[in-house]
Amino acid sequence: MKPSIPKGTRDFSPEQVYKRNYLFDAIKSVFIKYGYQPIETPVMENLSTLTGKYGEEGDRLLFKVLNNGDYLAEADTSALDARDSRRLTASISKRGLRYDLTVPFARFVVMHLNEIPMPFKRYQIQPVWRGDRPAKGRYQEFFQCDADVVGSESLVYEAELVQIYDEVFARLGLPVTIKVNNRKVLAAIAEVAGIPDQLTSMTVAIDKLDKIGQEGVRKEMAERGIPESAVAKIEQILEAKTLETLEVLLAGNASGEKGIAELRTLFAYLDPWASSGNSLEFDPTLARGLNYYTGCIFEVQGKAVQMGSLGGGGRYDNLTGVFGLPDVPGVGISFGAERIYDVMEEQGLFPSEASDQLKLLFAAFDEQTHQFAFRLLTEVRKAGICAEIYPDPVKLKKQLKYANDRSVPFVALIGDSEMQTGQIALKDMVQGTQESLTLDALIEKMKSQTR
RNA sequence: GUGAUUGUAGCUCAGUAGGUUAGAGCGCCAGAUUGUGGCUCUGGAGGCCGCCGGUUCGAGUCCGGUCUUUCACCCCA
Repeated sequence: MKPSIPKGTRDFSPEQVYKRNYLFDAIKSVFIKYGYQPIETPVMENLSTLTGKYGEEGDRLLFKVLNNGDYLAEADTSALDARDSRRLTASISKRGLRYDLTVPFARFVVMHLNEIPMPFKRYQIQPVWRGDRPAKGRYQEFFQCDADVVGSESLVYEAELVQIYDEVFARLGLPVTIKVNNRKVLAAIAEVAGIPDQLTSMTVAIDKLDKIGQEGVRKEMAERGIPESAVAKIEQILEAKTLETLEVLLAGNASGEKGIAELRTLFAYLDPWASSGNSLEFDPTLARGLNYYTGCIFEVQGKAVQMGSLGGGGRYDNLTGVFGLPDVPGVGISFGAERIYDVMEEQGLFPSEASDQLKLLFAAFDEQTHQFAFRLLTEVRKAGICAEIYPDPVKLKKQLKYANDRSVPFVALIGDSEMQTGQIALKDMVQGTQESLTLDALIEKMKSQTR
């Protein structure tokens, strides 16, 4: 049989894993620095935890896990006869793969309410699964990197989450623009335009501005049944470039005033904005599709890239309500790690540390020197140096070729004269030069090599 | 889920209007070079032409299905 892997999944080579770890570690260390604690949740959740949380589209994209054992014995036969897949699913599948990290987090908070401090700051870096059609940069299995705070309405968290974005992307050497808006402002716009019930349609349309342009948004809103007069009003308001302008346009609207006040507070926390290369921007056209956001919303856009958003997030009032715990507010952000990886790869932003750390390979000429070399290797490893020995004392050409393939920067050549004198022949694989030195000197030299 | 698109050696790709034994470059292996990798030269291995079926005397080539890839929509990270 010919081996294959499921659609939308990937194997990762050592080179890729080094780079992915570099990226995850950068994100993780900033999360930790800001006081966020790690949690992990199962790849499988009960289907009842997942269904209905992501809308109709989301339910369709959920991976369901078939029950163990004789699952047909429990099957809803009337649904089976009627070929009603949706109804049948409930009787043959009780578990599903997690679709994101936010819903499992909400479940976690409710289940462990008495064990966790409040406010609870958590980060989580784990894979999630979606049965979406794969495309470039979009997979059925991918990692999410989330940080959320629950149990506080303080805007200080919005401020620090923005700083986390800033610090991570600065560390990665990838200049970005962090866009900020507020869902209450969008709600106010819908109210002022006279279409409070069509807030979702409006935001979904506005969200596509980057992609389809102003004319496209106008058309989309019309198609979604928003009257022409309202569309005109919305466009006029979205022209606002500053909070001051917006304030005038939304004057007298309670929701608008609240939203603008929140944005003011956020920007006050972040003043002065002292970033090395990243921008912070108020953008009234930032909408974010997800419906559960209720306050500030964020989105990160690469400056030099035509790749959509590299991260997003926002505040939600009622994350845990569906699990029976009302009025727990939260705010969180997510890094689009797979996309960030692609951008960094394209721009060659991964440093050389994000690679194989093997520094030294021992190559011996015969059985006797091979054993001697192994003892030297043991000493070198004791000193904390990443090293290995070629498994057999075969011809040197073969051993050096292996060193080359592994990109080992140094090879220690161990023959009779080395064994007798204790002077080790050390070959620099980059320069092609060779020198003779004692074990201690060799260890010192290896320690000083950063690669 | 809708409409397209891709699949030939490990990789990137040729393959002419259906016609013997399917090619190239790179990579790989061996030797030139018994204690020296990369460069060079010489030789070699490696393909159910994605899979299943159909048309045909004959299919890598045409048709249908299926899986996969990529793209646009939908949605989203």
